[in-house]
Amino acid sequence: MEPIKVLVVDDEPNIRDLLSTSLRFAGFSVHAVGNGVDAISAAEKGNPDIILLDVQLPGLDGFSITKKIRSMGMDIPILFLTAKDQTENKVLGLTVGGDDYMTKPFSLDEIVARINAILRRSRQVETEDAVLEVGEVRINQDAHEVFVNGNEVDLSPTEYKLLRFLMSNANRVLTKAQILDHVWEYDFNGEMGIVESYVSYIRKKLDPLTAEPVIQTKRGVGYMFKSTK
Amino acid sequence: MEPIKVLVVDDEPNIRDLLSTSLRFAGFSVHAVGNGVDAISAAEKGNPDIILLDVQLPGLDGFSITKKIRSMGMDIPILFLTAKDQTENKVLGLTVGGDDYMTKPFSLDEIVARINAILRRSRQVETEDAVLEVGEVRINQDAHEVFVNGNEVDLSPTEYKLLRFLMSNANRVLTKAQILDHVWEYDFNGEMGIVESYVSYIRKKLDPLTAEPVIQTKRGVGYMFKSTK
DNA sequence: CGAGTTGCTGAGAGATTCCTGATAACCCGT
DNA sequence: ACGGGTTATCAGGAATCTCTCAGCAACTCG
Repeated sequence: MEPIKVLVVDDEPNIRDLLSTSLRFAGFSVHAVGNGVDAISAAEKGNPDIILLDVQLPGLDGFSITKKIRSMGMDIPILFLTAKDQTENKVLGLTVGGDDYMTKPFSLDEIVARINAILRRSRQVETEDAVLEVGEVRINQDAHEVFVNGNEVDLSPTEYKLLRFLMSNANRVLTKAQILDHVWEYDFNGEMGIVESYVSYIRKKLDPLTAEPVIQTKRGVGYMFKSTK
Repeated sequence: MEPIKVLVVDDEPNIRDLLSTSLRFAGFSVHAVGNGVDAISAAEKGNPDIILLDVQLPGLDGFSITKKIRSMGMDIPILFLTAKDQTENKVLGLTVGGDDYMTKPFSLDEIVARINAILRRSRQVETEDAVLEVGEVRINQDAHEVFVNGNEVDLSPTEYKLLRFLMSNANRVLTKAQILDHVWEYDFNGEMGIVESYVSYIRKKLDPLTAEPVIQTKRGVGYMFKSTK
């Protein structure tokens, strides 16, 4: 099975490295470039399955790059990255087909989830299943729905992202630092106590519906989502 | 099952790419050309199921292309594209048989809907069903009628398009950007708040007739049409 | 056992997101 | 030109979410 190829286009080296590292770790084959010209030639030669494209680039901007790539007859889905301020509206009109966009700063886990969602829809390549089921808990990633033994549970966006991250790493201990780095936005500079808070929120909502607690505390280390089987 | 073949004829590269990408994503096999001569030879050789034809073309115009194609004995339905300010009478003389026309700028979802409607009438190929039914809501796409548990509901054109888009992506969360880019005309440059407004309009009309709300808000993500089954 | 450390959770301030009524501009057919 | 329906914007307020903090509980280890 061929790995899924992702082309990352961003002029900030920090973001580029951040994305490259996490996406490789998530199992993708990554090629990262820093400007529009390289992006176009990389798209042409590398034939990626999806492109992560920063809209605000010096020189050739995201809009021109998109036009150019489309005009080459390549139907590669694009996940646009944009700052949350007013420039957000510039993205409007770009998401055709299965495209989508995300605002900076993003969370790394969310990036992976969105990539998989896009690939699932355009289904050019086989990717992860939309349903993530571990033990008594089931997540439908297309609908953002969470079920515990058949009962739907309503989670806030952050609660949902945290649960998804824990479940996709089930039976593996995750440190609070790891959780913070993957679930929260990369510029978050708060305390790790927030992870404790959100684990508490999730437990309060899920545990009344399960036979045994789903999230285990590994004291001094971190947390682990435990599958009972 | 063979994909349905669409021939796109437009001299503006942007529109050509926009249509190509969207229609391919919608499952069509697309061939795009930029002038009348290429259009005729492509129609002859490619044997498309339907042609999207811009009326205002430099050189050989839409009228001549249509005459030529018809004179070759090809009974291909044509969806004409025309600027809104252009006298629509010109086009009216062209639409024979199952033909139809749309004004630019159009919405991407509407283009797909029109193509399916034309193919449905010409019956040359099997296409989507005219009736779209999800949960308690049923849409007759040929008549543009909406029924909720048997009661007809009167929707404005935009309300109808939005509902159709949500329903054809039932049980999948759609971001406001995706909704705006598919339902509104491609040159719309307003705010995303308009999606909220129209969701509100639809809810006010549909919810009194349903057992539970049909459109769910996924806070921080977007909207989803929920089927109760 | 006792002290220190680590984790849990309720309360609450502040921020964000969403809903909806009001309104103006627009289009279209009469 | 008029009137009705439609589209798009805006602002106030409601609902929800985020994050922090503080006190308490639970655990560890000397």
